[in-house]
Amino acid sequence: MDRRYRLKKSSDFQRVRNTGKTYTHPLFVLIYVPNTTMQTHIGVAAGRSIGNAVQRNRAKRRLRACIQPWLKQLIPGVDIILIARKPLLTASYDHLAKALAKALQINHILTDEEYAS
RNA sequence: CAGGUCGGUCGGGCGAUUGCGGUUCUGUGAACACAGGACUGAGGAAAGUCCGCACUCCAAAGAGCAUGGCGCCGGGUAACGCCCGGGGUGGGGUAACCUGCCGGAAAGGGCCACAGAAACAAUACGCUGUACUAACUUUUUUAGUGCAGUAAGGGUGAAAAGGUGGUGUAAGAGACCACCGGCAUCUACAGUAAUGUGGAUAGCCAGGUAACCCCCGUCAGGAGCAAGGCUAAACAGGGACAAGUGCGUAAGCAGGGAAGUUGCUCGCUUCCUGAUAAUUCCGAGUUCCGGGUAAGCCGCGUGAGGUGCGUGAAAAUCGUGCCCAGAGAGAGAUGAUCGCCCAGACAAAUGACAAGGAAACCGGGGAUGUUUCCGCCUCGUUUGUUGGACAGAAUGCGGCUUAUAGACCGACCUGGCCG
RNA sequence: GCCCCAGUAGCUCAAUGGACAGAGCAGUAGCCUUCUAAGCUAUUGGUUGUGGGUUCGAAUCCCGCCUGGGGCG
Repeated sequence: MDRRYRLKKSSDFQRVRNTGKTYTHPLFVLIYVPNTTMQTHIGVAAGRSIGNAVQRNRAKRRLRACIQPWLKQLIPGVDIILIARKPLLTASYDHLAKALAKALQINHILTDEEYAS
C-alpha cells in the first residue's frame, strides 16, 4: 500500500474514531468517515493486547495485504481505520480476505458492488 | 558404545506471482509529478535499558565539600561494575569441571530480638573463703545478710573470650608447664605482584555485622539524538519579580541586586544599578508563568568496521596486508499467497551389526569352541504423516542480563565391551 | 526512542532488620430487632509481585526478572 494513501497524523486518527461509523468483526474493527478532499486514506493499528512487536507488525501487514486488491474500487474521499484483534494472528488468509470483503460491501464503501460480489 | 563437562559455529534454502522502504538511471512533462528498469533492505540477542564510551548542548569544564559507584594481584581497553590469566578461602561432583566470597572490625560509633549469670562487661544462676545472725546442737550441717575472690561448671544461644592434658589454688584463672592452633612485628628465599615456604621475638588484651554508619584508596561536572542546529509557518507583541548607593564631567571603578553553573560554597559568566514634592510609576534577564506551531532538512552511518596472516599463556589484545558497493523508517518499510527441497520428530516395512537366550555337535568332565534358530539397542534404505524456536533496527558502538526449537564441529572426563 | 516511579488481605493503607506481618472497610457466624439497616462480639482471608544473595534472622538491605503507571519535543 503506497504511503500516499495512508492516514498519518494522530489528530486524523482521533477525528475518524470520534466521528466515524464502526463495524466490528471477530478478526478486526473497521471505522470509516467521508472527508472533503476526494482522497482515500487508510490507517492500520494494533494495540498492546495483540502481543509483542513481532505479532503487532504481522497483524498490520496482513491487514494491509488484504486491503490491497480493493484500493482502486473504493469510493474516493473516505478515511478508514482498521484495528487488528487477537484471533487475526491465527486466522487463515482466505478467511480474512472474505471477512474483509464482506465488511466493505455491507458498509457500501465500494464503487462497483456487482464486480465486488 | 553409553552418559557427561567445556569451548565454538549456524540458527532453514531455492523459485514464481503480487506489494512496500531506500539509492540510482531512463522516458514523458513547466516547477515537480507520473511510468518503467537496475541494485539493495533486521538480530544473536535488534529485547531489558543494568553499566561504560563516543557525540551534542549547558560560557570555559575550574577548586573544595556533599552524594553515588567500584574495591585480592597482574594484563587488556576509548572506558567499564566487562574480558583473560593468576592468588587466597569455602561449597558441589567418581571425574572432566562448575560455583560463592575477597581493603579496614587492634581509628571510632551503632546493633546483636528471645533465651541466658553475662552479647564485650559486671548490682553474678552458681562455686569458694570469711564476719555476723538464726535453726538444730557434740562436731557438723542448713538458711539469710555483708565483704572479698572467681569465668572453671551446668544450661542458654546463630555466636560464650585460644584447644587438649597437667601443675597450682580456699575455689579458680596462660597464673605457670608440655604439645598444637591463630595473630602482630622483624627477617631469608621464590614470584612483576597477590601470595607461598621457612626463621626469630614478645604476647593472647583481638566475637559477629562495613550488601549499618564510617575510615582508606580510586573514579565520576550535569543533562540527554524528543540531545542539538537550520528553514518555514503560526500565535502573541502578554503577565510576575530585586537592587535602585559611593567616587567621577564622562567612560568607568567599587558596593548592591537578579539569573546561570540540573545539590552546597568559592570562583567565574551575563544583565541591571531610574524618575518624582509625595502617593506612586519605571525597571534588565540565556529567569519564571502564560499563549502558539508540531511541517521540512541536517544530526544519520567509515565505525573503538569486517576478514586473512603473524605475535601472545590468554583476552576478536597488539602488529600488518586486503576489502568496504549493501538498512536508514518516521502511525514507522523488509510483507502476502503458493510450489519444490533440506535438517529434525513419529509410525510401518526391510537390510546390516549384535548384548544375550535356546537347541544340537566335538570332548571322560569343565573352561572353551563350532553350527542352526530367535533377537533388546544402534545404524542404513524406502514409504507415509508432520515439521523450523526466541524474536523486529529507530544516534552509534563495547559489555552485562534475560528469552531461544534444534543442528554441527573440536577438546576432555567417567563407565562397559573388544584388541 | 530516551528517562523516572511503584508493587503488602477482595479494596484503601501501616509496620526501627527481631516472636504468629497489623488497622479500617468488605465477607462469614452470632447477639440485638417482628424483619432489615445501624450498632456490638467473634472469626476467615497473606508464598509481603517473582528468583537468588548478605545476615543468626529479610516485607525492610543488595542484584536479576515480571507486571503496572508517569514524564519529554
